[in-house]
Amino acid sequence: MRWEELDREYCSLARSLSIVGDRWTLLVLRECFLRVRRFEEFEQRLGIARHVLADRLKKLTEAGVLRKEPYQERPHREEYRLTEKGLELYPVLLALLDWGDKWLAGPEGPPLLRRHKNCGHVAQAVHTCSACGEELKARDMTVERGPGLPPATNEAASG
Amino acid sequence: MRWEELDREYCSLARSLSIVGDRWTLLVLRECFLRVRRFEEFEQRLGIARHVLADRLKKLTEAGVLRKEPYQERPHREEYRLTEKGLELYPVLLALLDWGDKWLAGPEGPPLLRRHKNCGHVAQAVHTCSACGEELKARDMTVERGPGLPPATNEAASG
DNA sequence: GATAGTGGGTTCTGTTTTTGAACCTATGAT
DNA sequence: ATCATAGGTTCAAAAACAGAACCCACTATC
Repeated sequence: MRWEELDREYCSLARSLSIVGDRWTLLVLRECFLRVRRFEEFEQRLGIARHVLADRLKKLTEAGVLRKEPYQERPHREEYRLTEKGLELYPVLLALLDWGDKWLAGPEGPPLLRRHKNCGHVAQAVHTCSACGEELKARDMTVERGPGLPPATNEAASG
Repeated sequence: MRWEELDREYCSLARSLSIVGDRWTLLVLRECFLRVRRFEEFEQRLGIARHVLADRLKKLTEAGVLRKEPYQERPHREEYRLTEKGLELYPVLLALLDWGDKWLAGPEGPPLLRRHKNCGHVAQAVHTCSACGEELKARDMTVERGPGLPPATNEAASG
């Protein structure tokens, strides 16, 4: 399978990864969530090749995850901002951050902490069931055919 | 910045991505969560180059996300299984699955559904604050220095 | 009005990664 | 003796990436 065919799979994971699953995109999005919006600032903070950055920003914009917003005329300048679709990727980053904090930090602890403004506490994400509120564990889930799976297709995928 | 330097960054996102952030790893892990355990089966289901598959399984094993378990002698054979560390990546997949279901499915709906055995309902994950229980939104979070950040370091990262 | 600076790119060259196919090894089955 | 199976390794060609140089529209300065 080639990477460009991924978005045609009947699997939401494969489709999501066709947008955010390459080597740089989630780091670009990390900067977006930290309110970085301009080409030069992305480049300086990430140390990414300009050419790759231009490509990622273009693809994220085409995918509707970012939008370009003009912030001045003469000369015309635009900045990149998260759309609603982009903001909703936050749980993905949060899950990766919490996992890294727990499993990849040294004995001193995690390099950065996230504080929930609303309650004032340092917080991790708890992933609960939208129906019953219990914490979701991999081995408590089953997968079944959904409405978007054509009748003849094998169930290939999903966690 | 080169990819091999990623794991040395003072950012749990960068560190997590140094393990799961390349083109195939999360799809390999999808199969693991679906209880795929053998080389041939990974290859057939994913359509991945054998060579790349061998590399990813090796790296995931070295990272402690999978472990090799013998399942027969003469000839000696081993299968790959998720460790505790690997099982705890489930929220990452779940977040990507839910996002793909919501934003990338056609008008018919998502290709597959996940049912929570414990309550019997089709479910999405809700990401709540471990301290107050409220849903976590990107714009309600602040980032601050943690114990694992050396004193002289700039705060570079995290969502 | 020539020169330099800034933001946001594109082009070029060389190195790394990925793909797809072929090959290898130990064992067991016909 | 030959074939099949699980789990790989080796090779050539294609794609992606890194790093540096270049480009363009405009503004600010001498």
